[in-house]
Amino acid sequence: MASSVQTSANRPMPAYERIKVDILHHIDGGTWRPGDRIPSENDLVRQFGVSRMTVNRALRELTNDGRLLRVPGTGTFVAEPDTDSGLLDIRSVDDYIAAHGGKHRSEVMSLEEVVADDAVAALLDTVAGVRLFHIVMRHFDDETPFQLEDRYVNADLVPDFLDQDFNSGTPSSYLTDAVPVTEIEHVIESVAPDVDERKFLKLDESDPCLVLRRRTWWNDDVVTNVRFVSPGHLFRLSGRFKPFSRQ
Amino acid sequence: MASSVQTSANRPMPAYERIKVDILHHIDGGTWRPGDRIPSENDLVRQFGVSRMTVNRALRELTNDGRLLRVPGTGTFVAEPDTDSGLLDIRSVDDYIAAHGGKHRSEVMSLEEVVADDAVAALLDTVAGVRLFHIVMRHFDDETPFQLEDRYVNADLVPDFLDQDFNSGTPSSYLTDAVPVTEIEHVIESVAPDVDERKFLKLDESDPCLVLRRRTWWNDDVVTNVRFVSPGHLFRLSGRFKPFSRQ
DNA sequence: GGCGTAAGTTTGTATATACCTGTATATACA
DNA sequence: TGTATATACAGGTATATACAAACTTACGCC
Repeated sequence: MASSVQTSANRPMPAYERIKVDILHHIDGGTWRPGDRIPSENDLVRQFGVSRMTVNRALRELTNDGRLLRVPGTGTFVAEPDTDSGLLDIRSVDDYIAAHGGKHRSEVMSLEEVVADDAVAALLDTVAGVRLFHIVMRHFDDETPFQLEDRYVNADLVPDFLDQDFNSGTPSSYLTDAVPVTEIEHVIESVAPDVDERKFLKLDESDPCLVLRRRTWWNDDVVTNVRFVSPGHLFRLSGRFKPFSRQ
Repeated sequence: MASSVQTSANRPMPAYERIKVDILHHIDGGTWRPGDRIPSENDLVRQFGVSRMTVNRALRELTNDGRLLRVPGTGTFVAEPDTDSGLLDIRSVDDYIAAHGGKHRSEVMSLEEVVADDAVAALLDTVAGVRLFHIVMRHFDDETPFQLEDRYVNADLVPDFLDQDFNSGTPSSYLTDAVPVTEIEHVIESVAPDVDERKFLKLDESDPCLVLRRRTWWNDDVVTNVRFVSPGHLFRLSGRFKPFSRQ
């Protein structure tokens, strides 16, 4: 269906659209990696049998979308994935702590392969019985407990997850590099910590926590579901953006 | 400087860019309001003395940015401001409550003109002594206190603010229509409610609250600074989006 | 008046062409 | 060996042209 020339409305897909989806398939499929140089406009003109202006439009629009990087005189390259999407500045914990002048350290509390029960399967939009990886860890700012991370990972999509050393790099940054992401969901809540959370974060019952749950998809499959719990007095989310003209 | 033909890099501004900024000046300056029909491609061809493809590119890019709406055979129109920017679904309280099947009601607790002291002036990025409007109100879901709203408004930019009936429509929706917005800032926190907040929201000391602070700008001036406080068990923020291809 | 058709307008797409600037590379020269 | 020059190639912009599709309007006919 991807290579179809018909849109869903059963109208012929414009040539520049065909070229765009073809290029995106190369990028999302992994045959063209970030930093790779892709064929020149004239190459694509010959390959697709269209005029250069049509190829130019496809490449220009993908560049505006942040998928490609063009350098006059040199070529067109696959852009690095865009980490912060601008509206809310949700970064990796270590970046957050570093940006506030702290020193990040992490501690893996458990890391294992599990079989999904109904509750966990629901989080991952899948069915019970699926193989998953489960990690629970703590992030510290210096010696202060800063964030609890409870994460499930789709074992089929990220088979090497168990082999990583998450005391140095965070799961977030590993997953960012290891799996392409097509969709992201965030849920932000304010909750009172439960008994375990109070213990691990050294909190009182009346200390509120900010909870950020994130799910990421690769096409129709959930890659990971993670729940971050941070003391409310240490962590907050902020973002500043222009409602139009995303640049 | 706006009508200059030179970019900051001292290179001539492309014709299609010149047309884009000209159109944006009309929109942001208010001479073309949302819903208005703007001149056709051929009108702009005559007006700017360029080819139709150049005008077409300018209009197409503004359409992709969400600033214009084009209807084949009919014309090009100024798009309505985009309320939800996609990454986090931050809507008006009444919409939120309605979306969750509740019934919104609000109660203005105070509404007055004030003169900014240093603390308030800092919130609005201005100086002490400036005239502001200050509203404090409660939003209910049926009879349950749902959100406290504490808002300052730039009196020069929104002179009619005091005359509105905020027991029917919310300040958010009034401001959305009354003032164009060029920039938005959000800060999200989890806090324990203070004495007043506990009283007005009918909470215990250990009930966490989600606080959303929003500031909006019109060019270099802060239009409004608002702090929303909601019980954590009633209110949460969520959003789902595609990291690339904003469509 | 009501209806259908034709003409005109408006946007959408595609092409061929032209000229510009910037980059890389091969070549000639000192 | 290092430097200058010529050349080819890359993308960036602009134009004139063409046809298609969606819509509006005017007009003629019944």
